[in-house]
Amino acid sequence: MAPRTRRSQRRTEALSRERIVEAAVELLDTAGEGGLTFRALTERLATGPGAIYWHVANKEELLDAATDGVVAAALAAERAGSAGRAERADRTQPAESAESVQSAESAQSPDSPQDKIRAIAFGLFGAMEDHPWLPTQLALQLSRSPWGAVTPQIFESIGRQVRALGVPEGHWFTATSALVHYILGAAGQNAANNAAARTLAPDVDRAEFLDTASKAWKELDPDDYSFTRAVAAQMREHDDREQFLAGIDLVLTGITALHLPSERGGTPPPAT
Amino acid sequence: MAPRTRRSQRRTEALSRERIVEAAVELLDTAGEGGLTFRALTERLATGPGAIYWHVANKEELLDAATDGVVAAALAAERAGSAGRAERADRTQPAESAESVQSAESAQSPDSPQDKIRAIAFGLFGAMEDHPWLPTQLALQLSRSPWGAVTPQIFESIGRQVRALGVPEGHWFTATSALVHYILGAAGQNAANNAAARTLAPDVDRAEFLDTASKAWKELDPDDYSFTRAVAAQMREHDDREQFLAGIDLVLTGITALHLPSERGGTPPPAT
DNA sequence: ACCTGAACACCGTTCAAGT
DNA sequence: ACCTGAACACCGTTCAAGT
Repeated sequence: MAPRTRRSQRRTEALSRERIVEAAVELLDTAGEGGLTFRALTERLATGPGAIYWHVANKEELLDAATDGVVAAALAAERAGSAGRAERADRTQPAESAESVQSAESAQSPDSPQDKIRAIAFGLFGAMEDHPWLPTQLALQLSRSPWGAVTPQIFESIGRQVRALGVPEGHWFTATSALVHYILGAAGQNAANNAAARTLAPDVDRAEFLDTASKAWKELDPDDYSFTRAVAAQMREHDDREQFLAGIDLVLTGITALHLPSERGGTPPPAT
Repeated sequence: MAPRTRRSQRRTEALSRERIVEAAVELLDTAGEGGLTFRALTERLATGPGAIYWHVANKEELLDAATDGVVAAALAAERAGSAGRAERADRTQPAESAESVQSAESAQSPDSPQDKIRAIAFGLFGAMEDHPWLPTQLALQLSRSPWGAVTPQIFESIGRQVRALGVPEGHWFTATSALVHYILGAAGQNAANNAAARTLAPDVDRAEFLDTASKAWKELDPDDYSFTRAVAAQMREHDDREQFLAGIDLVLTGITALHLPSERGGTPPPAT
């Protein structure tokens, strides 16, 4: 069969930065990071490269815009709260996993700051699952301009909940940074796992992939990798979402300890 | 003056994979990620591209090897312990920062697992400072093969200390993953900051850069960025190393809570 | 103001040929 | 077994020219 030309002669809508970024995201999603070229883009948009350069400075800016857009959408969807869970109904929500490490207090109000932090994290987690190129591009953008468009958005979303948590002001920056770093690191690693699973064995399902990886771990050198070998079974058993949540709860527990100095007198926070 | 040709006619040593990777690291360090091209490499090594391809499959493998090497060196240096602190004497050590969040217990033995975890994290932290391209390449390699050569090394190093910490076996995987994610995320972000500071204003020092960034935060929209504005002062004041350590301690506190369920009976860990 | 498309400089990679 | 270097396919980007 002929190479399927995706609706080439659609010149109805005028070219715009929006349409270009949208096409870029589609291309990244379907063809991977290597699939986004100006030639592929011009074909898909039925124009010449010059037209694209009229709306976008260069490829870097295009990738940044794609990254920004996808992250903003994820944060906005989650900010809408338990109400507008549009076009994400399939996604399993936090779900109060049975295994989850409890952060001291027992009964929390249904939409506690903790829950909201989990929700935000899940939103990003899901976005990275939908767009496997996102973690890499996030990393690239961060190394280009760390306080560019994306980080402040995430930082602010998480920070507000940290504040609501009652963390002493002197620790806001530390606590929020720690959470954001964990979330970006964990979500990125996870998306990477998924991408690898898809690439290495597109036909094989997740469980089988984990099984293979687990077996590989068990065959590592006993001297050099005693711990990794010991933990191979756990890694086969683990569920990505539970694992991710458990990590968040771990950090949340640490943060909570900042203003609940247990019985013995902890160092009083240096109120700025 | 003429463009300085770095010792071009050195054909004494035979070409080898080692020498190629070494040259690649040097090129990355001095010329940045865009500076590593096969043409620059051939010039530096005084050969043709074919010679390089005899020792290395492609550019991806070359970058992976460079990343592996640098990470392995960092881990090895730290594994050597407080004894062999070779060629890193300038580096400030963990230093028991006064501000550091204490993880419950008061007096810890000089080389507790906590200290070792901090040392490993610092080693990676330092490697990313020396090699600004490392975080990006780490992210890229992770998204190519998450359980390739690098991650297991880091995972094993940290995991051993988690085990030594007395964490119940059922939580080894979770605790170690959380730490590794935080470390990679935080160190990466930090290196990104440094790279940005160097790029945007090579002549300006760190303090001035932080000051500028802080002022920019204070001018954000009060509605959209109330938290970020409130925290702008803290971010100007913050010291990278202290900040990084404080985050580690936060996670460590959360992990410690796993097996020190305080007074009230916490959920007993599901011993596998 | 917006778009066209040929042309340019540069890149990773290959391969027939040498030693 | 190891190296040479011309050649190839492809990429991001430019720019004179059109409407």
